[in-house]
Amino acid sequence: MNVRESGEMYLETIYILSQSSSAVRAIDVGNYMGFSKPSVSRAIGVLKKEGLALTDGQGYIKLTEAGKERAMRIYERHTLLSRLLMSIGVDEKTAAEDACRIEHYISEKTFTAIKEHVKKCKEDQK
Amino acid sequence: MNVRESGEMYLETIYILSQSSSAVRAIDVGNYMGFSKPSVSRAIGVLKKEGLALTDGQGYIKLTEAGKERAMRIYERHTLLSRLLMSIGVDEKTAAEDACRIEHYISEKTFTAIKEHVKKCKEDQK
DNA sequence: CATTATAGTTAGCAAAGGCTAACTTGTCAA
DNA sequence: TTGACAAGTTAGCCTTTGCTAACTATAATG
Repeated sequence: MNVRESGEMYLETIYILSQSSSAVRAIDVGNYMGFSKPSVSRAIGVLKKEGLALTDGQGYIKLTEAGKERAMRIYERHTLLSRLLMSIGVDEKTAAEDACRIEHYISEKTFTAIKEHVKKCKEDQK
Repeated sequence: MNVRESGEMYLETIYILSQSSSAVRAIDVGNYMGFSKPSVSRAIGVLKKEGLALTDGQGYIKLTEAGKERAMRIYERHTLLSRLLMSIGVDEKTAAEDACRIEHYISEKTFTAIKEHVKKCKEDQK
């Protein structure tokens, strides 16, 4: 799997932008991430080579099934890490920022544990 | 500050090895981290240039005050992250592995929150 | 004293992932 | 129709950080 932190961030961004917009272009990804057009262009190329993304003739970017899975996986980590951090008192903005950096590095086991923990926290709130 | 994840890992390793051994050599660092001699040699060179480490004539490596501070900072993050993960049910080995990757990326705010949380956990156990 | 092993350094390669400069291409307005 | 802007691509640079190969220097051994 040749996609690591950087590639995962691109996947996640495409996924997030797809939620609010029907058509995602490279330029949107670049603007969102604060990266230059060539950086995005190459990154998308890698995602395509890895079978994680596609572009139609009009330059609109779509995730493949594999790409979407991977993106959702990261995004779920992001969400849960944010909640975990907030549950111990970190403010929302900081939690999101830190989650964004950490999300690429947690193991499946830790992820599962966090999921359980967050679920429990929610139940306690009821 | 030109020292990032990689440099921090070297600092932390030197710090850890210093705890159990009076004299730390590049080769020890390499063996511990599983890296080649040239990689260590260059990394130590960078740490020296950054004023974080020194070598005496005999090739023994010492951290400067700044280096020690930075190393302890990382090490503390490592310890606390491990504890946080264990407190939500992650096994010790996985917690240590994940902490090792995450420790470079958490903000001061999150660190403080984790510190508070872990302290509270300890008190609850009494 | 010569050989060998150990430690460190130097040179240079490779991959990842950012960048700028400059080109292409397509659309739209004067 | 042409000129300009916006989007994408290509070429190529830079840094980080791993690596191997090969050198040096020192220490231990026969």
